[in-house]
Amino acid sequence: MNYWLFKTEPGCFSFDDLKKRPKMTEPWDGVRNFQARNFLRDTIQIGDLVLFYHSNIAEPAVVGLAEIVRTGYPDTTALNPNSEHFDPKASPDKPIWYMVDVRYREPLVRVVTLNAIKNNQPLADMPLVKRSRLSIQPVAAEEWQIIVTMGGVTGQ
DNA sequence: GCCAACGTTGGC
DNA sequence: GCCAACGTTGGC
Repeated sequence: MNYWLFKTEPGCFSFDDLKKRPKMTEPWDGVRNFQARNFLRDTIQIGDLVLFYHSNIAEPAVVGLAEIVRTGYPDTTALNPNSEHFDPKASPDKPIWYMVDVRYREPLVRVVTLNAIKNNQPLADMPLVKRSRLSIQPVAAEEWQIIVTMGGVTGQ
């Protein structure tokens, strides 16, 4: 079982939006970065747990927990000319881009801000701190434990 | 809204 | 296959 951090701009898709889904499951689409794609296509497994992170706002933060309910499959938005994520190089034979399905789990009691993460020495090596642009990142088990504890939940 | 970091593209 | 130009992300 692995842990991940997924970034999203809340103006585009927020943790509350995930909560509102009827079946509480949602395709995580639109990722257009090869390193993140490789995680989606090859590594992420059903049951893996996700830190849901809000970026590009005044106070970026981890706000809740989600879980993986379907492993990587072709991202249909890349094949749809009407989608803002359309990629003319993608085809059903060579989809290029992949997505996974996620399900809402629980909100943090207290959000864990990027600032708080930066100020916590054991978290200093997280890609979030070192390579902030990667939108799908692995999280070490120790890092997961520290962050959910800071957030006031068990993460179980 | 600015700009640094960095990933991608394309000419050579 | 190098690398300059360009586009995007995301913190501030």
